[in-house]
Amino acid sequence: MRATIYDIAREAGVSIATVSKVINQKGKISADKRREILAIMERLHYQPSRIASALTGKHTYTLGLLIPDIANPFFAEVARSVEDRGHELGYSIIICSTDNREERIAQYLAVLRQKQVDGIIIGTGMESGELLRELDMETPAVVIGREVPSVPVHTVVADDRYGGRLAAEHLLAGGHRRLGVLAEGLGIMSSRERLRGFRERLEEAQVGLPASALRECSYRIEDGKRQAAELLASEQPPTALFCCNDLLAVGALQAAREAGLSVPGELSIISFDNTILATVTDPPLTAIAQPMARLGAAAVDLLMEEFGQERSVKRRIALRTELVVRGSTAAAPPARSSGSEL
Amino acid sequence: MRATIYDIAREAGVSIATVSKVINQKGKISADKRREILAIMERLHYQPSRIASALTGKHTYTLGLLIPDIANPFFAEVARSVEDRGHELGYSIIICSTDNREERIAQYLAVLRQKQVDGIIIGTGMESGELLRELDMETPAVVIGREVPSVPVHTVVADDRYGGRLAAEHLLAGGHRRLGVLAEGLGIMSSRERLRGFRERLEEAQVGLPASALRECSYRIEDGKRQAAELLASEQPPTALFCCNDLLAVGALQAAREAGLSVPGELSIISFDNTILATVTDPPLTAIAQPMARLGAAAVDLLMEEFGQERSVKRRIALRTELVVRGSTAAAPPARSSGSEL
DNA sequence: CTGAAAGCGCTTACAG
DNA sequence: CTGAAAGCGCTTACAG
Repeated sequence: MRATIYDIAREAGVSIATVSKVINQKGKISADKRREILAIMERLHYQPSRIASALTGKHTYTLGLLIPDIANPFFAEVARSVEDRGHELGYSIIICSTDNREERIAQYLAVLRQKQVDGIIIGTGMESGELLRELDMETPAVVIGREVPSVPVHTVVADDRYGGRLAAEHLLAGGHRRLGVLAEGLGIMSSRERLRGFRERLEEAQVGLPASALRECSYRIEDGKRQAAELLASEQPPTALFCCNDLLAVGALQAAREAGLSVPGELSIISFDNTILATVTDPPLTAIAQPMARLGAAAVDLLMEEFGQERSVKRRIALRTELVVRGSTAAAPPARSSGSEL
Repeated sequence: MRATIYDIAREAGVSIATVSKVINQKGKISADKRREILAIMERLHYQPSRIASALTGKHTYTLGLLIPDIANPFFAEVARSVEDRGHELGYSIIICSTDNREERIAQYLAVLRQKQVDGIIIGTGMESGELLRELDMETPAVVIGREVPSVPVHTVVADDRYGGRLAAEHLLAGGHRRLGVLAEGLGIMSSRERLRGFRERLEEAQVGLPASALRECSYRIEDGKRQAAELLASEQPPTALFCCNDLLAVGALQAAREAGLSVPGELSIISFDNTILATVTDPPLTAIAQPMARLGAAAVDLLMEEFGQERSVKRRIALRTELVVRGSTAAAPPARSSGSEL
């Protein structure tokens, strides 16, 4: 049996209240007694039960992390940063891979509620704002990597729009004028923002993006590959592709290879996310980097702030994205039909 | 305030014992009463507090997962399978990325103890058997993906030795006779086993593996690249490389590219693990696949078995590895100096 | 500076 | 079939 606070108290000849006070460094305890009690705790390998202390109104020191899939490198990296910041502050993380499926989300939410986690970080679907609103009433929540504008909730995102601009900027600077886009599901705000920033910058440069050059994809390599292949097979194929995540960019790379196009010689590809995948392809991917480490840490910090207050004003933090140039982009090939086009 | 068992009892005009019984489906409760109580629970959004029930001697329904790094694709995939099997059975997973550092391991172990997790899955360093033995006395543990032969503990591993054989087999079948190996730290049993199986098969074919052709690497792309480069620059460079994990294989691929060698035309590379990285390189990697999904699930199942028993006999489960042929291996190039050599 | 006592939300014998 | 009561291991006013 593990030692309890009673064992320590008995051993030290004091009350459990006194032991509790030294554990929590509360009240005034004579230095002697404290030292003695500490020594006994040490000797008995005593560790206070978080379970019991949680029941008496304290925190559980546990956070829930809802993401689509921990096996996805992007979320794995975010999870690591959530974990690290949490660990620093004494919190554990329960991972919940939802596959963006409503029923799994509901199940996990119920579990987290039963376990009375102190806070929840939501990086998953959850487009039903109502659920989220209810949730946030009961447990502090922060949404990460996406936005639910219909609900007032803490949010930390990458500056997707700016990232989209950066991507366009980079391609334009390389002289590219015929562009294609592989977008992630446009139902997701962050995808729309990336595209929006990209378009904005294009318009400023008076470069058009024909509707047919914009492909909406699922979050899968094969889909990116298929859509890119179609784009490349069109009669005025793009000289550069903006892919809204690394998986799609990998697919695009594969499509280019099969089409016999050299990257970046004949086709430039710029990605978004900058997970480990971007470093492993050949050529490695030029990408707009999301600050994954900072995303996770910021989400945890927001939760911590929230713990202090009764009712807080919700914050939205947008972290800067950044261009990382690698080998998958280069200057546009000498134009067959130069200049702008439709 | 959330509803408690008292609220339900009051509302239903019964005792909390009765409510508890319907929650846990214990004892006999008249169908009418049960229905009514269930309805009230529903109406009040009641969910029993796991905290309270854990304090009264039941399980916490939480498992700890110690791994080196959740951001590493291999462990992320394992974690996903642990999570899924756990979720099916009603357990949540707390992730603990240790970076294989003693102090982090100790910290996390203390946290898991305070939280009274029902079981711990250990996929991290922990070579100090003593710690592990103590741990297992208090909390059921299973070691995953590695072995600690000095301690009797449940273990689930991939059949590394057989995997090593498979790799050798595949290369030999391609006519390769000059081989090189990039091994992960040979301090780890599983690395040694992979190498051992590989060697065994080579010996059966009377093909030698000179000491200089065996490079011990850390778990990093750059290291794989550097070591591979050295190997390729030697005077009798290998025609095929066995890399003990995907990261090293990626490094080898990069080294080959820089050396101007075509893969698999002039150099074959076979990897081990078969994470998503293996599918993303160019060419994609032929690899010995670890059954990551089954590793995680098996570990959870072993824990569940353990929960039943008082003192169990420790089991060791070795899951089959499997050859997955992709584009990074091919027949050996026509030999300059054929046959076997030293 | 120290302790007695109530309470957190459950479960579990034990009576009836 | 149902309930009263003790107990799990803590924390927290409140007294002294």
